Amino acid sequence: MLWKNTKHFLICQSIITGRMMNIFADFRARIEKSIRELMKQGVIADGADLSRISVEPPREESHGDMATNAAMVLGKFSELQPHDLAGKIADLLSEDEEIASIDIAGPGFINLSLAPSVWQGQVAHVLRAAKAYGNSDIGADKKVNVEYVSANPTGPMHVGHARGAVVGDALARLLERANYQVTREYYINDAGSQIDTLARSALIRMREALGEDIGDIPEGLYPGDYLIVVGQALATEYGAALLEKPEAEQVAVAKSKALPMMMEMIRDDLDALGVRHDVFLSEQSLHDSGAVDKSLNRLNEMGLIYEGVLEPPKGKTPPPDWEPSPQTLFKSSEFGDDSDRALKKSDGSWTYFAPDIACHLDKFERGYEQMIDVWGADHAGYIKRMKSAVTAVTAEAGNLDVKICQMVKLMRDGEPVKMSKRAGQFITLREVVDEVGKDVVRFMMLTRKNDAPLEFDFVKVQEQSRDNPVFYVQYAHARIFSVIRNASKIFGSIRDEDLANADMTLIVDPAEIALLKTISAFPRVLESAAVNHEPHRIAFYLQDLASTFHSLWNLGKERPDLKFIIDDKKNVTMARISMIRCCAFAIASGLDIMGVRPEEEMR
RNA sequence: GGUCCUGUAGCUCAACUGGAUAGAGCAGCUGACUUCUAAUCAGCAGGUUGGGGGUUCGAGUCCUCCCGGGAUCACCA
Repeated sequence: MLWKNTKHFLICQSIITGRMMNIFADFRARIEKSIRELMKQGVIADGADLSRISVEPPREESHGDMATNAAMVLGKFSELQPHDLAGKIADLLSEDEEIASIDIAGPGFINLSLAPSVWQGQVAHVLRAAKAYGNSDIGADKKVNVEYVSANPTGPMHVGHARGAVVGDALARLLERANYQVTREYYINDAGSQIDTLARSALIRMREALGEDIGDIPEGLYPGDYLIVVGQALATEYGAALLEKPEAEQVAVAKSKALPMMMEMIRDDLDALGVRHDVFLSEQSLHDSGAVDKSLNRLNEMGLIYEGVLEPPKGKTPPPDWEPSPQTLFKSSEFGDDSDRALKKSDGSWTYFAPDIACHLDKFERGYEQMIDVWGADHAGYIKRMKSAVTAVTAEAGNLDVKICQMVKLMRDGEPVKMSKRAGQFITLREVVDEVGKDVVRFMMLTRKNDAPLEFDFVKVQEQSRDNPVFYVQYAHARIFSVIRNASKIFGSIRDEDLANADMTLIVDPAEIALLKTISAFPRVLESAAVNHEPHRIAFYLQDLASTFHSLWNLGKERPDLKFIIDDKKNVTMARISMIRCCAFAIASGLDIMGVRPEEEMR
């Protein structure tokens, strides 16, 4: 009983929030209806595969609003030639009043031009959905785990981490908007030798805090100033007595102090970017709980683990100290990897790979069949083994997608930013956010697809010009609010509720309809971005939408009859305000996915 | 040498994963400001998609071989 109500609620909500308003999906359904009719008539064979049918905006504007390859794809299920089959489909579709004209082109494309009423009608949907405009149901409430950042807790985050953080967070937001149940996860590498190094580095700083002259930080330890406070904390809490204890105990104590402090610092940095995780999974906990043993046992039962000796790496530069030694290996080569991979080092301790497998099995057992990891480009070489392991350990029920973030090149007015050569001195994430603001960082990190390198210019990203996509999109949004403010001065306050009553049949000019069309494309963009795990598509779309808007705004200079505000025509003004309000909602909705706050004023 | 990214207008990048005549911005010319903020816009020009071969109705996109750029390559994470 309860679930029925819940489901009913979800359906209502999906209508309220604008889900299922994807106009392309709508017309695809109409096309499929015609095809089923032709199946009944025996023109198309029963059981024809409809999955390869696409309904999309044609590249060429003169080809209409929508194009489908249906007749071409279904050619082999019919005795008719694709071109003739297209004619049959077109005949049925022509009964649809919302289709203004149908054209059959090339080898059998069916091009549809939609009636203005279709585009005018979109306004009501967008206004109702408001900032939820574009939401989709393709996720069907399925669980997805997105793991991102996962920086080693040995120091502050640098710019490279920022990209992964933004991409992961935007991807999570995007999937939520497509009705996936998303968990944001951070895997803490708190068990490796680098944590011992962290502890030793903190102990040096503790001596320093106790007044000892430590000189230069020894080679191999972390020299960064950020450890000074950790040393002070250790000194305050434990005093010199700690240094009398056996070394192993000192390290253990330092570790227990330094680790939480590092994680707190990282969380603060992420917070400055507006990035938060739901789950912090500790590698050490996977060892302690026996999860590592468990996942390895599982692979062992499958016969995928053996003791063996790996070939030296192929090529002309084998490591100088390479020597063959038997190790515990996973047969990842059976799952598409180039070689089998070591689970244990030659001394019998675990490699990092083993707990990584446990980590993903843990996610799977928590209900995430779909997992997405966002990694830096330097980890690209591990994709195959990790995917292999996930496939194996979940008996092919789990799926892992790995998004690789290429490097960020920091520039200042066209010149590369020089990094200090002193070890430990990077440009930190915090410095970048402090200088340009989180919204700018977030937007810029999404202006390139994740696997392409990205240039980030401190000067350009703060310019108020066409060159700067952040400004350009924000300005479009602010400009709309400016117009609404001006209109309010003439016609009295304008509330969103009032706009729903506007007479949209007054929107007829092709330039105006063009804006409505671009706005209407958003749900489709959102879906394709979600399906492909590519949040950057939202950024590109917003630039396109902003451009269409600015273009229409300027058209009002040449043709005053197309200005948004016509002093003596309230009906026309209200219709146009409704139209641009929808544009603002689409921008706000897209920016929300990127985690960027829309501006209502640009002073 | 292996693997993975990558190569598209002078420059920076798109192209909805196989669709029609490959699109934007910058830079370069030409034009529009007592503004619904010109912080913007319109127009012109710019191409053998690194190269060759293949798959099919159709290829920037898929397969293959070359050429160039980047990342990575037992026992570090």
